[in-house]
Amino acid sequence: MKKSSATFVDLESLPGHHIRRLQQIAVAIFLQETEATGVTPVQYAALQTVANAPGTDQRTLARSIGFDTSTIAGVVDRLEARGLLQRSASPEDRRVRLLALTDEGQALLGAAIPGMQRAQARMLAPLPKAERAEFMRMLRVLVTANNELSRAPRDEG
Amino acid sequence: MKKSSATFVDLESLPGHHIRRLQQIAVAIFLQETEATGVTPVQYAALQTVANAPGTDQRTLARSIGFDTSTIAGVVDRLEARGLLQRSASPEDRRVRLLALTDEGQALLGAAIPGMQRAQARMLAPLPKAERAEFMRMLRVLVTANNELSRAPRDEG
DNA sequence: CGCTTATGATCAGTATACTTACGATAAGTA
DNA sequence: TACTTATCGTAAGTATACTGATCATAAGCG
Repeated sequence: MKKSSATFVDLESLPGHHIRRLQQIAVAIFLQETEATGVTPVQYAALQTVANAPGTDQRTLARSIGFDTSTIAGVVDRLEARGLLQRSASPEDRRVRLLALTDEGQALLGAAIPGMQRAQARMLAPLPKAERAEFMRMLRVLVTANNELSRAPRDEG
Repeated sequence: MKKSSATFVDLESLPGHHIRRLQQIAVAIFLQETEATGVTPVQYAALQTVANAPGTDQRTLARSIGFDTSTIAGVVDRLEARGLLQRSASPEDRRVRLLALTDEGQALLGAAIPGMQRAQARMLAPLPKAERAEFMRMLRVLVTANNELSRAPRDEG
């Protein structure tokens, strides 16, 4: 017999609950593996994206990674305060602030990558090797299909 | 040819990146579907858990859902301020605060459940029906295997 | 050129989540 | 009983994330 209350729901059955837990776990693993660099997952994503495409503005950076523009401001603030990243005014549009890594930021990014890679491996390690790609495929389906739902949806392509 | 920089990494290839995005999306869907009640995913989880087991203390609540005890304090504060939940002193252990829903909290929980259920369905909707259970199974494997990694690991069983 | 609209960035406010630290209380032990 | 250790809750500080508002600047248009 189940509990008789009309409002009984087992959280174990809810996708959202497990998604939240997995995100918590993913962050914890990332922080463990990159502890030496003192970089958070979001900060790493920002550094990596700017490194891949120097000179992007904050808006484009936000859209590329799925950040809210008001969130990215704080992230960039902290990275700038640590001397890892520089904001400079665009000569073409004075509203825009162009982003680039400092030498220090580039060095720290390089130092963070091995730990970041270990973290990614650990996140999926509990799955049998054959299932990991399948899980990633499903993740991609869910994220791209609902892409427009968060405030800063990723650019297509 | 790939980009030649030694620090080039495509975020698209990283599980952690997609997990973070999926969590953002799951929260957005939940808030859309339960907008009328003004309850967040975490607040819902707290209300539901207290409803399932009235009289639990905050520590047990935190462990049951995977919260940090310092996080749950704020959540309970807000629910108490809205009159949805009550803290009372335990007669057996004066350190402990026992939790129970108010009538209003019980009613609001009941009102939130349909939207919550719609939200759960929408999260997995982009996957073909046959794959949804498989995705949930993998999620469970990843979460339970790494359960101890977040600060407030869930109780077993 | 002036008006309207759109865009980039920031700020204020709210809500998770974490760490570390602390006060109160309880339990175990010499 | 006094001392030590453990536990429950809270508080301060940091870092995402969101909404909504505001400011500065651009762009389009009559």
